Amino acid sequence: MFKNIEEQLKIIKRGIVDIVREDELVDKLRRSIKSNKPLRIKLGLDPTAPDIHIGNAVPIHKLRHFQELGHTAILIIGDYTAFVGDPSGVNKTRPQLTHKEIKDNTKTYLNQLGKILNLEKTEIHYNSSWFSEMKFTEVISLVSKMTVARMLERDDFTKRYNSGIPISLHEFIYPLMQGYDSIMIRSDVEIGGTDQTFSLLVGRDLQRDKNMEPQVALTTPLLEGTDGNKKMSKSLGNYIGIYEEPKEIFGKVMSIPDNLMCKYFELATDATQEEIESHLKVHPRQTKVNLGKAIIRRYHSEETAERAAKEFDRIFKERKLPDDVSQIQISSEDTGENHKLWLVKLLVLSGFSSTNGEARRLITQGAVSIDDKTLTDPSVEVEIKTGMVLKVGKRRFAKIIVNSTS
RNA sequence: GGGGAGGUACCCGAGUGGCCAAAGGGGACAGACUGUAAAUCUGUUGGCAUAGCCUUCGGAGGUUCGAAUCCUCCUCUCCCCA
Repeated sequence: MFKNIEEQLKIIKRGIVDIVREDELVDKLRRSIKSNKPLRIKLGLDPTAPDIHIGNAVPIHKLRHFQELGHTAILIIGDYTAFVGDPSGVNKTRPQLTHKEIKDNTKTYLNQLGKILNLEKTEIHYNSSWFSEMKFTEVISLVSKMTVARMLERDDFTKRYNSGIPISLHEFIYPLMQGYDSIMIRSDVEIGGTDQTFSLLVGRDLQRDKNMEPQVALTTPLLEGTDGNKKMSKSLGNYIGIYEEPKEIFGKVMSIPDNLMCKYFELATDATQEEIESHLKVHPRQTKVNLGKAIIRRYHSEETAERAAKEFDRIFKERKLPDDVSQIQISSEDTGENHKLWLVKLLVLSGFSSTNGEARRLITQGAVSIDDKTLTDPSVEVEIKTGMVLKVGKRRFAKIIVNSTS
């Protein structure tokens, strides 16, 4: 039923950073094969942002690999830990979320997770189901398992502490909560990004303390965002969401620095090592095009990937209009009798600019054109006609529709 | 509990009575160029129908012709001592 150990290890070890400890994993796999019992593989996700992006999808894909190997994928939705806010890798306290935000995020998460995992075969737990029942004495007993010195050993805390950035007490509790999850679901393996290493190891300690066999900690690399140097994250705005429009994904991929292409291939596509190597041999622009397509293919279809690539060429190489220009309604009330509108006002009304000043700036900078004619005079009034195409910058287009009000 | 240092625009950070709508960097946006929403270079980056006016420097008051800068109180953070 299960593949042999070598084959399983080959798949498990692709694209990961570290296994603590590999001998324990081998042992667990051996026993699993012998007793024909799947391993319990844990991945915790805090619904802190409404979207899954290709960076935090890396460990999810790893979980999928285990699922494909016949093991039990276990998702912990950290609806309770999201309250606490994971301090890992951040340099300031995360804002605490409200119940509603967490609930909404959870919903979109599950939707999006279905793109990667087979949810029917996935065990899903909400950690609120145990934490909300917990007594204060139990909290104390959990907290007593950790020392301040060990917490402060962590690089992210040390940095924050040394540079005088506040660390709130509740942030210390986070790794313990994550570890407690491992006890509750009796995980054999836990997957996480390298920034999770500490928490994963705490899980081992806590399980051992409960006389359970400690979980194996499996860490995946962190993917840099589109800016090329910071970890991909929603809050930095350097992410590529798996649920984004294909053309949006494509554009964002095209904007990553060249030297990141290899890593993206490895972590964000299904390409094999040989395929990656051959991709890297062609012209860098073509490599990036292939990368963009490969990423889209993973979440959408082959066809949409092709279309997104073509569309990109049309807009940015040939400087033509995209095939579906979004429409913007302008009420005839705004245009008045003569059907004319101050250009600045038009930009604000159509949402391309939030203030008149910004609109004025865009116009003087030569960013604004109507039906391919660039307009640089901010005081100009333009006649508004249905069907005319307003372009702002290189990538923002809108077709104007005049709404007559009676 | 005692003492000290701080809170500046989207972020970091200079500024310690007028020359401050506030240096510098990052980010963002725009233009040129190109292999792309890469890289590089240049410009813009509080609001306002725009030589001018209005609102910003944790909050509330006060001193002054004039305050981000001085004073008082409040509030939050950091450091040292206990």
